[in-house]
Amino acid sequence: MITISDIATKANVSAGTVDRVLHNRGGVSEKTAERVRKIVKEHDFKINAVASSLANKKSRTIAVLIPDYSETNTFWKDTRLGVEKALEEFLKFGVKLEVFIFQQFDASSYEAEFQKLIESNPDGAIIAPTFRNETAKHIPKIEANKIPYIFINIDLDGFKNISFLGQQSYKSGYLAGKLMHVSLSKPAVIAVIQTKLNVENNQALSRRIQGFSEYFIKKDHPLELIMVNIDDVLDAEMVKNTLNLELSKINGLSGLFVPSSRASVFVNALNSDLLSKLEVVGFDGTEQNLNSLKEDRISFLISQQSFNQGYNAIKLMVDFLIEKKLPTSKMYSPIEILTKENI
Amino acid sequence: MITISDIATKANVSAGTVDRVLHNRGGVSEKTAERVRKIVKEHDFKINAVASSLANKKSRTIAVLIPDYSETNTFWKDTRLGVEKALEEFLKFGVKLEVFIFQQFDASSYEAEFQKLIESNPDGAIIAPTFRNETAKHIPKIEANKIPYIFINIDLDGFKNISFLGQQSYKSGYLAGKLMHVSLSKPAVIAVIQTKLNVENNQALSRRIQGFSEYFIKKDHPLELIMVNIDDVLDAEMVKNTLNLELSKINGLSGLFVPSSRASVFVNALNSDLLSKLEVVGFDGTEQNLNSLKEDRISFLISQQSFNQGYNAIKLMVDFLIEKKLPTSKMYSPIEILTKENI
DNA sequence: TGTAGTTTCGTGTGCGCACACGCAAATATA
DNA sequence: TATATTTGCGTGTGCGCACACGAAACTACA
Repeated sequence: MITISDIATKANVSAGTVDRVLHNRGGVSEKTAERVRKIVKEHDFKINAVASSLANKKSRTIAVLIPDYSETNTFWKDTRLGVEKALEEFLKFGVKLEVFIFQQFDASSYEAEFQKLIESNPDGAIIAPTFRNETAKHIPKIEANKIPYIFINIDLDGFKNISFLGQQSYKSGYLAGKLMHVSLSKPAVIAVIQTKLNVENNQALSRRIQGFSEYFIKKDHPLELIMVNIDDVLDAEMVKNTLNLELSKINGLSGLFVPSSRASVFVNALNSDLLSKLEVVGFDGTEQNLNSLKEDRISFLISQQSFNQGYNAIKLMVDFLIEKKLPTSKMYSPIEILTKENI
Repeated sequence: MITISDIATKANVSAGTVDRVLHNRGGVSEKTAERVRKIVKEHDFKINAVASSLANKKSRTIAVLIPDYSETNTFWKDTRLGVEKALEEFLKFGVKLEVFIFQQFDASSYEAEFQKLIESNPDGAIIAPTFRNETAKHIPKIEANKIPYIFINIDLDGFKNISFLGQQSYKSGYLAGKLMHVSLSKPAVIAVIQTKLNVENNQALSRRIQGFSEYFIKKDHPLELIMVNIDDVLDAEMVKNTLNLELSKINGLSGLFVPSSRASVFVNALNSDLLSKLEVVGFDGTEQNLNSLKEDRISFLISQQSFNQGYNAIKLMVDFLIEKKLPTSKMYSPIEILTKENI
C-alpha cells in the first residue's frame, strides 16, 4: 500500500508538501503541485482513512432534523434507530451527531428546531423537509454556511441538497394497486382514507393515490375510488364513528387503501363485519401496522426501509465529509412488500 | 474517549502491561491483571479499532467457498458482489480475501476447493455447504486449526459454525403459497418443476415445497400439486419438449411453482399460449429471472438478498476476528417479494 | 546592497495502539 | 552467599497521516 511519503519521495518533495496538495491547503507552487498530482493519479493513491482519522482530532458533527414518534405513530422510529446505528459505527472516525426532533404536524416546531440546527453550526445536515415553505425559508442560511445537506423521506425540488433518500411515491402507489388488484376477484370498489393533516402537508400521499389508480387504468380493471376524509386521527371516537358510517354507505366496497402510515388506526376502528369483507393495503411497517398485519386486519403493507434510510443518510454524509465522495442525487429505497408471512 | 494509557495511569502500571492484559498475552501477575481488568470494565474501555488496525500490521485472511455462476445461472453472482463490496470496505483494516469457487453440482470440485481452502489456512471461513457428506468430511480439519466458520445460504445442523446467514426455506415457500393463492381466483392446480440435480442436493427446495402446499392446506383452499421433473436444465431442447408436453397434459392448470432459482429457464421454454394462462411464482432475483419478471412471464419472485448475505457474512467474520463479537447463531435474511413493479 | 515581506517548502510531533526489547525483582539452584 | 533462571513490568518505536512551526528562497523596494 502506497503512502504519502512514498509519493513525496517520488515527487522529490517532503510529505508535508504532498499533504498540502492533497488537501488543497495552498502554499505550493503550481509547478510542484502539478507534479505531485500527477504522481498521485498515476499510482491511484488514496488517503488511508484509518490513519487519517486517527491523526485528525477534529470531529465532524452531523445534524439530523426529523419528526418525533409517539406511541400511536412510530413511523419515524426506525429512521432514528438507523441513524443511531450509523453513529455507533462512525464514532471511531470522530463523527458526532446532533438530533433535532420536531412535532410532525407542527410547522412552528419544525421552524424552531431548524433554527436550533442552524445555530449548532454542524458540518453536515440530514433533513426531513416536512414543510415546504418553512424549508425554503431556512435553507439559505445553511447554504450560506456552506453546510451540505441531504433530504430524507420527502423529496423537494429546487434545492441544492447533495442527495435525497426515500421512496418513489408514484411507483409505490402503483405497486399498491397491483397488490390490491391480485387480491380482488371482484370489481374494485375502493375507499381511500385520508386525514386532514396529511392532505395538507404531504404531496407524497397524492402521488401514491395517483399511482394506485393508474395501475387499474393500465390493467383495464374497473375501479371506483371513494375518498373518505377523517378530520382528526387522534380522536378515536370520531374516527370510529365517521369511518364505520361512511364505509357502510358504500355499495359493494371491496377494499381499503390507506396511502399514509396510519392503516392500523383505521382497521382497528372498523367494525369486524365490515372489515372482514375488505382487502386492506397500507404503507410502512410501524409497530402498530405490523400488529394489524399479523392479525390479518391488513393484507399488504408497502414499506420503505426507514431504518436503512436513516443509516444510509448518515453514511453518505460521512463519506462526503471525510472522503469527499459525492453521493448520487437520488437514492430510492427499495419498495418492500410486507405480508403476514414475511415480517 | 479513554485510552490505554489512561487505564494504565489509573491502575498504576504502564501501557504495555494493560496491553498484555487486554490481549491475554501473559507475563502479568494475576493481582495486577485483575486490577487492570476491573478498571477496564469500570470505564467500559474498548480498544480503538482505528488506532489498533493502524498499528497492527498483521492482516487477517478470510476464505470464501461458494459456487460459481454462469451466464445461465447467476444465482451466486450477487453473493460474490456483496463479498467484494465488504472487502473494499475492510481493506483498510487489513482484511484480505481468498475466494474459492466450485461447480455448484459437482461434489468433487467442492471437495477439491475445500481442500485448497484448508491449505490456505485462513483466519476465518465463509462456506456455502452445498454437499452435506463432503462438508462433514472436511470441517473437522478446519476445526482442528481453530478456524471459525460461517455457513451461508444452506443451513446444516450438527456443525459448530459460529453463524448461519440465509433464508428460512419453509417460510419462504409458505409465502410463495400466499402469493400464488391471492393471484388465483380459480381452484389451484399447480405444477411444481424440479430438476434432477436439485432434487438430489438441496433439502431447502423440498422445504419450500412443503411450505407452499401447507399454506393452501391452512387456508382450506383446494390444491392439486403436480410434480414435473426435468432431467437436465442445460439441454434447452429437452426442457422445451418435456415441459410443454407434460404441462399440456394437466387439466385446468392454473399456476407454476418453481422452488429453485431457475424459473426463467422454464417460462422461456414454455409455449406462450400455455404460459399466458398461468401464474408463475419463483425464487431469487437473478438477472434472467428479473428479465422474465419485467416481461410478465413471472408473476412473483421471492428473493433472499444474496448481496447482503455475502456482505454481512464478511462483516460478521471481521467483527468476530477483530472485535471478538460473537454473532447471532442464525441470521435470517428478509424474505423479499419481487414484482415487475418494485424491482 | 540591505532590509522587510512573501512564497514555498521541510521537519517534528502526536493521534492510540501493538509489540519487541531489555531491565529489575523474585525465585530457584549450586 | 553467589549465580542462574524465571517472572513481571516499563520503555521505545513505528503504523500513515494532519498540522503547526519555522527555515530557506525569492521578491520588492528604498
